[in-house]
Amino acid sequence: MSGNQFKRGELYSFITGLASTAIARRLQKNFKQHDIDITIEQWSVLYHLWKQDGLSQQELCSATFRDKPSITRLVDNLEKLQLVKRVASHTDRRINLIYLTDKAALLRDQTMDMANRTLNEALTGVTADEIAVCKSVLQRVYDNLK
Amino acid sequence: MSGNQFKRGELYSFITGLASTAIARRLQKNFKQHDIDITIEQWSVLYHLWKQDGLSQQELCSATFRDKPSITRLVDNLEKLQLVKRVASHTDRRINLIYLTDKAALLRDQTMDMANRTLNEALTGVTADEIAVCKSVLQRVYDNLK
DNA sequence: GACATATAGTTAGTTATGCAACTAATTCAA
DNA sequence: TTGAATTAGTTGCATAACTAACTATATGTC
Repeated sequence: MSGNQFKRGELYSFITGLASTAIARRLQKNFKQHDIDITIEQWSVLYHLWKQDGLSQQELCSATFRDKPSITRLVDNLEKLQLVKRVASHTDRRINLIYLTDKAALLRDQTMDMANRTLNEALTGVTADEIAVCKSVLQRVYDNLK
Repeated sequence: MSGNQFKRGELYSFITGLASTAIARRLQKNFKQHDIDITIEQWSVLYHLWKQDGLSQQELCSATFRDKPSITRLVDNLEKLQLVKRVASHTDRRINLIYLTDKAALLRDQTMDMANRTLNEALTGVTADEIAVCKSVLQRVYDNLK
């Protein structure tokens, strides 16, 4: 028998992912307290565009582990907030490339600092080794279900 | 400096909790394939009632890390599906005690097996020690943000 | 070139989430 | 014992999730 046969009492927290939702909720609160009116989900899209601008919606799907309709509407709402713009690709007109606006650039440093502080607060007392184990496990879980 | 200063590239997966959502999504699919028409969120409420029947809505909030309106509506929908019943407490009439129906009892073994199989599939190649580390980290993160 | 297939994105419908404001029942204190 | 504060639960509103069905563009094969 493999060593990871699950005990019932331990099952739930793995399925609902309390830690990540707790961190996300805290970060959302910090945003609100600083009068930053975007949702965590919107922020997660911006986060990937800050790493690389001009991604297609499909690439945002893969990056954020969301499905296509979710990205469609997140981009809709980010466009309403004038934080991104859809630009049709010249080489393939099916594709929308998503570009950040100047307004989005302003948000970056503010929210990145906040996210890092929130994360460090959440991870107080957790060692680098433990984080490495968690990351590795997350990745393998994801691959197992791919 | 504490050892867990976060590198930007690692930040995102912690905040969005991809592993748990991936597992939840897979379990939801398995439910659907077996013509079990409940959502993961509804199942997570049943899960706690299977451990202990007759919890109040407030106790379900704590157990599932959800807020009160979420539980109100999950219980609404579970009641429509005739899987639970609200019973006003005799000692404190503000309190609704939530009781499982016979129909819910039928679901238990089916879905528990499915959940355990899904979890074991997701955790293939992950050792018991690694799971223990993840659990411990999850718990500390939650406590840090309490 | 024409038709089948695949890919990018949108729309519709149901469920869930978070917040804020609300009602009703209970408790506590003057 | 009355009136303030607390607690349990509900309702309304905006956003987001998944599925399925849809349009439009591109690709590939005969």
